[in-house]
Amino acid sequence: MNVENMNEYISGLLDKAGPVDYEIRLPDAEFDVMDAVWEGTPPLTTSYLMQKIGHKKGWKAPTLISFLVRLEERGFIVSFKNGKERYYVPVADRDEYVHAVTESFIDRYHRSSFVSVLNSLYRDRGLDEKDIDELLEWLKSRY
Amino acid sequence: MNVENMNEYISGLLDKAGPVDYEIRLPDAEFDVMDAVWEGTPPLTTSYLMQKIGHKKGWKAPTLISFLVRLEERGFIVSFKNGKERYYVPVADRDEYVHAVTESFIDRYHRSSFVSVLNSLYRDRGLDEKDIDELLEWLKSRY
DNA sequence: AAAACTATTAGACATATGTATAATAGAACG
DNA sequence: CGTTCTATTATACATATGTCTAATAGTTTT
Repeated sequence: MNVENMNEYISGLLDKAGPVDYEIRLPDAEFDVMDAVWEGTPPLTTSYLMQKIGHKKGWKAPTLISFLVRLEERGFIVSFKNGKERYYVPVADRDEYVHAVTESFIDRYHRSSFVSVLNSLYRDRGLDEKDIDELLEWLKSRY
Repeated sequence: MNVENMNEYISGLLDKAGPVDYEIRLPDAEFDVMDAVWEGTPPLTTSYLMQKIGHKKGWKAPTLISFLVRLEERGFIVSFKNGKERYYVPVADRDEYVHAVTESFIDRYHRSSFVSVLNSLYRDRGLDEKDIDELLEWLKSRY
C-alpha cells in the first residue's frame, strides 16, 4: 500500500465511521492515549504511541493496544492493518470532546456556575498576574 | 442518647477522624451522596438521604448504604448508630474537595490553562450576559 | 412476648478499568 | 526455507463501581 492508496483508504474509513458520541466519558488511561493520538500526525502506529506515552506510563505494548481497541469500540478512532503493523486515525475531535467534558464537569461540581469555577481556582492558588491579563484580554476581545 | 450527648459524641468522632485525603476522586455515585451529605444539617440519617437523593436516583436503601460505607472507608464521613438507625457526619470539606477536583480537571483537560477553559465553554454555548456580568463583577471585586 | 415492621449488614454479582501473559502471525535474514 | 525477531491478538485477572437479595437485628404494636 503506497501513500496515495493509504490516504484514500483512510478517507474511506472515516466516511464509513459513524458519528462520535461526545457524551461518552473516557477513562483516564484511554483519554491519555487519545490525547497522544490527537497530538500526532495520522495515521499513527502502535510503536509511535509507545514512544509518545506508553513508555512514560510504563506500559507493555499489549496494554496500549488494549486501550486502542477500546477507543475503537467507542468510535473515537478507526484503524487498519498494513503488513504486521496497525495504524490508527482519530475520528473524534479534541475540542469538541473537551468542550463536552468541561460542560458536564462544571455542571456537576459547580452547578453550572462559571464564577464558582473562578472562586474555586482562586482559593489558595489564586490567579496570577498572567491569568488576569489573559482573562481581561479575552473579555476585551469579545465584549 | 440525648442531644447533648450526641453533640459531644460527634465532636469526639470528628476529633478521632484522620485527615481527609483530598486527592481521592470519588466515583460519580459517591459524590452525589456526599453532596447530599454536605447539603444537610448533620447528623443525617439514611432515610433522610433516601429522600434527598436515593429516591430520585431510584436506589434501594442498601444501595445508598453501600455508598455511605465506602465514603466512610475513604475517610470522607464518620457514622454512628443510635437505636436501629445510623447517623452520618461529613468530615471532608466541600470547597476543599471541589477545589482539588477542579485543579486536577484543568490540569488534565486544559493543560492548566485557565483561558482554555473559557474558550472551551465559550465554544457554541458561549457565556451569556449573566455570566459576563458576574465575571466582570468578580474581577472588579479583587483587581 | 410474639408478630409485624423497619433499618442495617453481609454478601453477591455484573460491568468497567487497568494491566499483563501466552499464543500467533507477518517480516527479515542467514 | 527455517529461524529469529517483532507486533498483534486473544485472553485472563485484579480491583473498582453500581446495584441488589437475603439474612439479621432493633422497635413498635397488639
